[in-house]
Amino acid sequence: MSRPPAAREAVLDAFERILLHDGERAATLDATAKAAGVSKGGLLYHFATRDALIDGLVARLDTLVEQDVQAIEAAPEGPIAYFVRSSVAMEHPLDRAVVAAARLAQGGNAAAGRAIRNARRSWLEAMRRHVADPTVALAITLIGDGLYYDSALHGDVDDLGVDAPRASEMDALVALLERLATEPPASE
Amino acid sequence: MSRPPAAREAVLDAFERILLHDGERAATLDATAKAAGVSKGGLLYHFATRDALIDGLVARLDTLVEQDVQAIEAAPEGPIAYFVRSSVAMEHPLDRAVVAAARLAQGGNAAAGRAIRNARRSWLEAMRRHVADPTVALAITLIGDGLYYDSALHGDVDDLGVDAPRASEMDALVALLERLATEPPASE
DNA sequence: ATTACTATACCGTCCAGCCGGTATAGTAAC
DNA sequence: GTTACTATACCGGCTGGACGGTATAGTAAT
Repeated sequence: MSRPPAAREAVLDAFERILLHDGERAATLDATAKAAGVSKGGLLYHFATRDALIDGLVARLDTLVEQDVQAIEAAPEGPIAYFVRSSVAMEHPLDRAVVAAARLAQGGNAAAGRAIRNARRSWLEAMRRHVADPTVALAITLIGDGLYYDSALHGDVDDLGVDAPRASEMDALVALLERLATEPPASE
Repeated sequence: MSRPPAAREAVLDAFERILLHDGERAATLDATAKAAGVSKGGLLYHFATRDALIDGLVARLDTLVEQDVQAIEAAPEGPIAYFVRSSVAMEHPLDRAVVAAARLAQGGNAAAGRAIRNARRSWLEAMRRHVADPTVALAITLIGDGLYYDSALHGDVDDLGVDAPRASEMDALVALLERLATEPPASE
C-alpha cells in the first residue's frame, strides 16, 4: 500500500456538488472529474462506471443517516427541534447527500431510491420513538420532507429567500410541533 | 386553421410521462417523440427547441394551478382535506405537471423553477386565507410538499406501498390538521 | 392552398467507458 | 544501497453511440 488516495473523496464531493447545483443532467463524468481537479482516467480508476460513482455516494449517505439517527436521540435541544431544523441546513454533509441521492433516485437509479427510502424510514421510526401520537410523528417527518423538497428547488445555497421559511417561522413551527408532541393523542 | 393539431398535446403528455417515470435524463426529444407516437419532425414542428417543450409544460402547469386554487376554495370537503389529499393523487393532471416541472427545475431550468415557486406561493396564500394561525398554514403546505416529494420518489404509480401513507393514516392526518386549523392560535 | 404532419438523412457536440502510458512508493534479493 | 519488481494512483487521448437541432421531400386533411 503505497499512496493514500486523494482523488476518491474529492470526486465524490464534486459529484455531489454538481448534483445539488445543476442537477443530474449536468453531473457527467467529465464535469465531475474537472470539478474535482482530477483527470477522467483518475476518476475511472476509483469508480469504474457511473453506477459505481452513484454507489459510492449512496454508501456515504447510508453512514451519514446512521450517524444522524444517533444525533437525533442525543440532541440537547430535543429530537423534534433537531430534526426539523436540520432539514433546512444545506451546509451539512448529510443534507447534501440526501438531496444528491434524491436527484439520482428521481433519475431512476435503484440504489439511490433504496437509500432514500431507508433514510425516511429511519427518521419516521426515530420520531415514533419520541412522539406518542403516530399521526404527529408522520406529520413531523412529512414536514421534514417538505423542507428538503424546498431546499432542493433552490440549487443555490443563497437566496433561500422568497418562499423558504424565515427564522421566526421556523421557531413557531418547532414550537407548534413540540406542543403537539407533548399533548395527549387527543380526539380521534 | 385548416387542421386541428393532434400531436401537440400528445407530445406534452409523453414528455410529462417520461419525466415522471424515468427522470430528466431520459426525457430526450427522440424518446418523447417515440412515446407520443409522433415523428421527430412532428415534435419539432410544434416545439422548435427543447426549451420550447419545457415552456409548453410550464404553461400547462400555470393554468392547472390557477384552476386548483379555485377548486381549493370551492371544495365541499373543505380546503385542508382537499389540498392534503390531492397532494398524493398522482393520477391528476395537476400533480403530474407539478412533479414533472419539479424535475426540470432541479435540472436548472429557470422557467420551471419560477412556475413551481408560483404554485407553492399560491397554495400558501390559499391556506392562509382559510387558517387563522399562519404557522399552521405553513405546516399544511409543507406537508403537501412532503407528500409530493414522496410521490416523486416512486416513479411508478403503483407500489406507493412501503413508505407512502396509508388511507387510514391520511384520514388521521387530515383530522389532525383540521383540528389545528379550527383551534385558537393557542400558546405563542 | 394552407396547415399539420411523416420519414429520413445529416451535422456538430457531448458523453460513457476503454486503454496505453506514467509517476510514486514499498518490497526484497543481493 | 543499488537493482529489479510489484502495486497503487493517476493522466489524457480515443471511440462509438446518443443527443439536440437542421433540412428536405412528400402526404393528407380541411
